[in-house]
Amino acid sequence: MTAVPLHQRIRDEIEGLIRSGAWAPGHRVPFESELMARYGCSRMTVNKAMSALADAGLIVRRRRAGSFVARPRVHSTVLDIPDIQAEITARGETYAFVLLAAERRAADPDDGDETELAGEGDLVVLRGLHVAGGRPFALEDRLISLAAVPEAAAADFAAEPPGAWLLNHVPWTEAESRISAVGAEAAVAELLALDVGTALLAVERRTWRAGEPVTRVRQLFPGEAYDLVARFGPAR
Amino acid sequence: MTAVPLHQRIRDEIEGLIRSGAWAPGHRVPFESELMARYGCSRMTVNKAMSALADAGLIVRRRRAGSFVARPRVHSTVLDIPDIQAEITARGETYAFVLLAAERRAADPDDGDETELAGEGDLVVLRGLHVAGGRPFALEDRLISLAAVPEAAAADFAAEPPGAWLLNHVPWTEAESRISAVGAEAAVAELLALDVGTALLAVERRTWRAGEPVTRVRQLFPGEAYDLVARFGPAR
DNA sequence: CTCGCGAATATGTCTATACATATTGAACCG
DNA sequence: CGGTTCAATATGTATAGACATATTCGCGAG
Repeated sequence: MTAVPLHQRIRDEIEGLIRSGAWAPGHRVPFESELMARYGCSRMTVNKAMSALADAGLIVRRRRAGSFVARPRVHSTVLDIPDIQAEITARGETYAFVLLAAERRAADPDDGDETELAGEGDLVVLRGLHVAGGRPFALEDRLISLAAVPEAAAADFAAEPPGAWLLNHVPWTEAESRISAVGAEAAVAELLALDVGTALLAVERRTWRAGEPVTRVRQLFPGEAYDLVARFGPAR
Repeated sequence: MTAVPLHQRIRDEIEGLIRSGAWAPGHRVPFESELMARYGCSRMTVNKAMSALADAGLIVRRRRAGSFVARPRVHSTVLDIPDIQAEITARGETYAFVLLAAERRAADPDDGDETELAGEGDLVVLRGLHVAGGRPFALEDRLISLAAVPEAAAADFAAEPPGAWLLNHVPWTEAESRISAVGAEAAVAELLALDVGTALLAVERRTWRAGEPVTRVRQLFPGEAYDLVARFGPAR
């Protein structure tokens, strides 16, 4: 009935343990010999599962040392929607994050989006400004689900911008991005030091871990000053 | 010296034949038994190479029938920069493409971008308007390299929009996209029936086949009317 | 204490073999 | 002639064994 090949069952079980966060980045995956014993199969079968996980970038394998859960790469390989701080410092400009507002509250029951994100818990609601070389670079509005990330209640987002903080604390996520263009409204224009109506690139990103919503962020970039770049091509 | 594992060499050679276009979509890849003979190795080794190609989506395998070069999927798996026509008809709106200008000419020698694209040949230069439900949806300026796609000289882009035509004639490409936001200039605003200065989403995409530039396109979408969506997540 | 060397070990590659399974094409029968 | 059955075939999965190679650990020499 099942007809799921063993090597794929092994692969799926390990993948589940990683994606759920049960095995955090850096955690040592059992040796092939241990998995052979656990599943009662030959090494080639285990090896096929582990090689597939390595190809998919979920684990890193090192001879003699063993296999380890990979840490999520900052750039999702494909679309450079990055850690803004890393991007700016890579250009050689100074970076600063100004936290404009931070609060903890329950989800607005009239906002289906917020209630879905919050689940059973509260939300952390943040607004901040990314500053590059002394000039406003992007305005960010973020919601974080405390049900998914309880540690966020105690984090100091003035010291470490929320994007970077999340990357370091919440391993491995699925993400969906929506990209559009909007004209700057008065309040936004003032914060970004632009004229009202200037074209802005609007990026809205939601991420999940193991199917559970983690965060939603809206970022506004001065359109002419910033390009998103996406590349597809021969991998490897 | 080489130290390239045999299964990977097999994989790379076949991948090269596919990406270069030598083996077009639908072409039958040699049977495992044939590849065993050609490379003088065991079936498991060939199988590893072929399974990897199948996982990567480059080939499709069918028992008893053999393995075949896959046809490129319209959506590049990751970033939905789509065939605009498919997108609009999927929404249930009528679609039309209005060809505003078409010419064949040599690359402007002062434009490094154009000369690189053109290579040794001429360019096809197109401007057209995508229309959804009777209203302007996107403005498209496109260059096609005749060196890479000589058939483009005879194509009727009024009958079939260039994006769709290229997808059907030029298999498997690498691509790079740049996304930004701009304000509508007067000429563009008129074509799209918008006010001057309205925020537009600007998508510039370049594609290559086997390292050779094929086309460059700039598309302008009314920002508020259109979202680009990118998804990353558990594959499969 | 440090450096270098060798042994232990986990993964990487490959072979030869076996049986399972989906699909096709052809033979066969109503 | 249409439909069913059946055997041939190519891939899918799995095994047990072998040797290669990178890396680490510990030991011993300086």
